Amino acid sequence: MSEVIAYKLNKAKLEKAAYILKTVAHPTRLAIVDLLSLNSRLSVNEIGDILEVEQSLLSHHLTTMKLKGILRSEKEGQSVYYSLKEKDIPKLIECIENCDCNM
Amino acid sequence: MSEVIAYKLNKAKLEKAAYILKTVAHPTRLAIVDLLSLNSRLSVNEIGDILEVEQSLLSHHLTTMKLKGILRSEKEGQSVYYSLKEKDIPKLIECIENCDCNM
DNA sequence: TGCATGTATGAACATTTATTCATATCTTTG
DNA sequence: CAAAGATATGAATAAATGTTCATACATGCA
Repeated sequence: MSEVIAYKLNKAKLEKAAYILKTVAHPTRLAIVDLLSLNSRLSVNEIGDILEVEQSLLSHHLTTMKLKGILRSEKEGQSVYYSLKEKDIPKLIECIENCDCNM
Repeated sequence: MSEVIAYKLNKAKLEKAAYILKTVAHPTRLAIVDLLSLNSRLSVNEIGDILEVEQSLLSHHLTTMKLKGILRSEKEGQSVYYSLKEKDIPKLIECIENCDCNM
């Protein structure tokens, strides 16, 4: 009567995955990932110009992403350049592009 | 002086991607995806027993995921069976598993 | 040194999302 | 038809996230 039910991930792994996904699950932050997957590094200013996001808000997003291990940054003169630290993240976008959701 | 900066995704695509990611970026909901990627369908009860999530909360999660196009459901007797509608979603988990974030 | 530019920070506020609780609905069975 | 089991719903509340605003800090240059 009772069947065996398979499951793969443990709680810790699920929490880690959710943590990363949450960080990236935002249009602006996804755009940043997208941008940095095509341009190896960009300054805050450059990103802000392209995405048209207000300076402070952008800085908050970048700080969050860096804090969570998705980006790295290097200061150079008065600019700060950000780049992708976690190379697998752009794959997420790819994984999703052909999903057929109900928006 | 000025360089060309490449970007790939438009606003609509980014929003769609963020929308899907947000839906999945939760430990319980990821667990549901995981479970349903290994078991073609499961009843609410079965899922609840395995994940130890309270009935009503689980139902809310399932409803949300169905609404957003990630799951489908079919009623059979007194049970409701859920299964993955969007086959690409499990890949997300896979994409993320070897990410090295700062938790 | 003083001003302009680029970036970060922190607190306040706004919005969204998650959880709980009580209750409703549907189905099966005695 | 009444009771039990499975699931859904909706409102209330709680918690997490996003955004804004004012201001601070650092660097480079006149």
